[in-house]
Order: sequence, then C-alpha cells, then structure tokens
Amino acid sequence: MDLQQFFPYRLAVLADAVSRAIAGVYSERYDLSRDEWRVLAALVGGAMRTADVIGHTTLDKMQVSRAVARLEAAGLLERDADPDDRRARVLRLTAAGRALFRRIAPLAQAREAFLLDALDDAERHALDRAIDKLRERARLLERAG
Amino acid sequence: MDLQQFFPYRLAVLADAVSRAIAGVYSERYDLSRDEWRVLAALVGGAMRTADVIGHTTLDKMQVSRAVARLEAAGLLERDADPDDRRARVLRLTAAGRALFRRIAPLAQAREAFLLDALDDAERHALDRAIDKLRERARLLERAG
DNA sequence: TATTGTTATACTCTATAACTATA
DNA sequence: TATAGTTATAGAGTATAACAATA
Repeated sequence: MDLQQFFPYRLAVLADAVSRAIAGVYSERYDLSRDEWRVLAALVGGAMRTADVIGHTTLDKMQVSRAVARLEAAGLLERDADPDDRRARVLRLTAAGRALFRRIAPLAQAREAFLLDALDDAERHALDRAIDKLRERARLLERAG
Repeated sequence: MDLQQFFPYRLAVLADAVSRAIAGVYSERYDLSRDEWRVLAALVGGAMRTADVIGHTTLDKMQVSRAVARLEAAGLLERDADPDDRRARVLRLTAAGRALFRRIAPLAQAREAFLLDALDDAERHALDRAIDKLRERARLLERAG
C-alpha cells in the first residue's frame, strides 16, 4: 500500500492545501477563523436562527456559539431573541459584517476560480458529481464506525 | 455566494467525512492517531530516516517526532542511529508494527474501494487528474499568502 | 555555522457534558 | 420532560522557537 496513491490521503492533503489557500484571504488580514468565516457566509443571505446556521454549515452548536460570540464582540453580528421561541436566537449580520463579507467574498471567489481554471469542463463536472457521491458513501462508512 | 456551492467548502466537508471514515478503522480499535497511521504506512515499505518520512507524508518534523515516540513506546517501531550521519535516525517497523499494519491496511483499502465504487471510470480518472492539478494551484495560492 | 531531530511552551480546536431558560 | 443555546473543562492537535548533538 502506497500512501501517496491512497485516495483518502490524497484528498486530505488537497483539502488542507485548498483550505489554507482560502484561509489566506480571511485569517491574517481580517482575523477570522474558519468557523467565523462560515457563519458570516451562512448569514449574508439573511438572518437565521442558530439551529439553521448549524444546518447550513456542518458546524455544531458549540462551534456556532463561539464563532457568534466572537463575531458579536467584533461588531459584525447581532443576536436577537426569536419572538416565536424565546429559547432561540435570531442571528443577523450588522452593516459592518455585511461590508466585511463583501470585501472578502470576491477574493475567496477569485481563488476558487483560479483553482477550478486548472480543470477542463469534463473534469469539473466529474469532480462535482464525485464530491456528492463520495460524501454520501463516506456518511455510510462513518455510521458503521 | 452560497456556501453549499462553494468548491473549497464542499471539498473540506468531503475530506473531513472521508478522513473520519478511514480513521474509523485505526483510531478506536487500535488507538492510533492519523499521524501515527501515516508514519506506519510510510515505513511499511522499508526503513527510512525521519527526514524521508517528512518528505513522504506532509507531516513536519515535530509531528513525526511525536508520532514516532508513541509508536516506539507501543513497541511498533525502532529508532537506530544512522551510521552515515549520526544526527539522523533510521526508523524501522518492528514485527509487531508490520503485523498491525497488515491488520489495518485491508480494512482501510476496503473502505477506499467502497468509496470509489460510487464513481464510474471516467469520474474516477477525472477526479484523479483533478486532485493533482488542484493541489498544484493550491500550492501557488498558499505561497501568495 | 548549518542541519537533524527533540523538547518546551503557549495556543487553538475538539468532544463531552453540565447548565440556563424556555417549551 | 425535552429543546435551544451557553458555559465549563479536559484532551488533542498546532505553531514557534529554543535546544543538544553532530556535520
């Protein structure tokens, strides 16, 4: 067995490199963590409850809670009580939060485009389908333990 | 910008799921960390120096040093002085280390096969090429910072 | 002086669970 | 009694650098 050819290894190495490449546009310059960036991206489309952010991000409730606390402290996000269920919180970006996202998103998208430019159309579509299919199978294996 | 459709996000989510699926075969059952598993896999082909393991795994010298210390304590690996350069160490799996790898590798490869079975030949080849091309571009972006 | 590998330290992340306030 | 979200805490992983031995 050759580690270099082992698909899960190659995928992990690639994903780490891509993550670092994207983090480059938000971590040092804007002092955001990956989780904070994800919460920002989830909320830029509009306000939602913590539980909905969890559903949109693969973050768990603690990760969201911490990311939200830091974003709130930085003035990028507000928490309001949900009138329908006062245990819940409605999360909403502030103008500053939206402005920050609008500065970062084009840089992140430019890097995404640069990455995908390496692929031809057939490769891009195959990759797209492969990601969905593989994720489904990985979920099955995870459940198996 | 939709996070669900953002390629780096989808890739990270997939790679996490695949990593957990593979870790399932070595972490709980055999109490190995991902780094220890990688060092084991790197050395199963034969003895090599710490520096060579670094080159074969994307681990850095500290990660290798710690993984090696734990594997040695578990009797899975030996460290010998390198006669050519007495600063260096030659790392070599013990019989127990090789036996452990031979128990785990088929399970890991079965999971890899199960994942890749979701793809047809064209998708598999496209994915293969895409991984190499994307990794190269990601490296360029990382250097840009 | 530079390099191999180890150790130290501080920092971040993660996982588990206890907790508050509602329902 | 269950759920939404927060806080606490311990463990694992990460990053930086100082260090000993050797080149």
